[in-house]
Amino acid sequence: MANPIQPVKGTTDYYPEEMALRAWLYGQMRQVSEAFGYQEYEGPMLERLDLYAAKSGEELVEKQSYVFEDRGGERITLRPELTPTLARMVAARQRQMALPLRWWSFGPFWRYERPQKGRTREFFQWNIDLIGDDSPEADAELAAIAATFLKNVGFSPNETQILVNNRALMQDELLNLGIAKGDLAAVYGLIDRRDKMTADKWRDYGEELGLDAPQLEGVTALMKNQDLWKNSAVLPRFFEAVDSFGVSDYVRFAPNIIRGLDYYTGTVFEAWDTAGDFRAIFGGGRYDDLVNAVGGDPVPAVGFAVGNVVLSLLLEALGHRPDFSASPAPVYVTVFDGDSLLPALKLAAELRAAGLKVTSHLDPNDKLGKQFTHADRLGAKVVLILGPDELKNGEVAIKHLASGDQRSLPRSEVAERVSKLLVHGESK
RNA sequence: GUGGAUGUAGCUCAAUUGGCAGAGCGCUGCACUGUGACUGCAGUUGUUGCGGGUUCAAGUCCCGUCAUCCACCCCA
Repeated sequence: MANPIQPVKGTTDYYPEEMALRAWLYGQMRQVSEAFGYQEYEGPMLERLDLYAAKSGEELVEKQSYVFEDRGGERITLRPELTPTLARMVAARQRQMALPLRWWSFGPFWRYERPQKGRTREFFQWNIDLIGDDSPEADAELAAIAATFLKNVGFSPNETQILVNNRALMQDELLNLGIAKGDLAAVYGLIDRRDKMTADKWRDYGEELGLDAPQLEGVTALMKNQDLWKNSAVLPRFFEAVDSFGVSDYVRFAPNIIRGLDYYTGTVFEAWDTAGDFRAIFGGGRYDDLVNAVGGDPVPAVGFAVGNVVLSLLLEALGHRPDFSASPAPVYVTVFDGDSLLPALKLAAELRAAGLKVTSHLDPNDKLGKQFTHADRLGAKVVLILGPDELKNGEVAIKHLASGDQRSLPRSEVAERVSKLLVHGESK
């Protein structure tokens, strides 16, 4: 091919097979969301840069957002995440809506960063949030939704785990170690990076942040303390509720989970593949200050976001990707010659009217063999032939590809016979 | 933004110290002019990412560039 125009870096072309996976994921997300009583919504893809300036975190806003000036001079960004949009939408109508709100969404997002495994510049996210309830049970409901989703798409508790921590808990524990309140964000970063560097390097990094040896020991001890959640005001209730939701095998405490975004205030969680071969599948948590930050009255909220990229890679890697090779239409109507083209189109129309999915071959110059090859490659189950003999007798030849079984039936019986073949396969 | 690797047929890849660009799959045709999937036979597939340099000779060495992948940063 001569100089094809390159796609934009980091974008994904969804050919039908990939589109089928994305659509399937969307369907799974819808199913779980609706099972828990959540309503679908959508915000604009374009937002003012100011919306993110307050709370999203410097890196995300300054370096990873697509920003441009529109013709009116407004600084516009392609949305890098949905939560601030959600907060804005809630703030705009919070007096007229009955809290709590249970909302979900699935749509495209953009972040300007170097593409790599599990990270693209354009991607899709499922966002689901519970707004207006500050209880640990609300946190647990979101964890239960996440766990149910993992289960429904085929991941076992051995393959994926939802790791939970609480920022308020960690803040208290860190303050007890004598760490200054102003250093908390940096220490969160330190905790977040423990898995990414060697023990020595991590220690050096901690010293650079100004922690002394006892404090580093203390932080290390916190991160190993699997019983730390008992010190939390909310996590014991959270885990009790998770147990009642029936998903405790997917959810466990992890004191090293802290999350990067600035707006999280309480319980935070991430889902990981237990083998550790991929990035986090999703992340979320409680953000009780955000609606207030974008101009509304304070409303507590909790939610999480799932990207389609890591999820798709992990489904593939663990063999849970469904087979989407099924035919676009299970019935294929061949065309014998120029004279039978219009009757063949009419036959296909009759079958569609009877509720079948039917592909018509349109070129009467193609040999039957070629048409069969094409039908087979598309994954058609049944091929129909309307040749001179059939036309003369008012019949249609019906061939079931898997068995090779073929017979001719009166035209009036074709729809019923084909329907039966599609349901029962080879049975007569 | 930083660092590393890789670009050869539609796809997956091979090509010895620089020495005739290949294989499998696919695709086309025939056996089988009213029938796919299976089998056999025959055929087909190239700006070696792009541009320059070294050399008698470059897929191979050197420089530049573009693209992709991987890691860091950050994060879904």
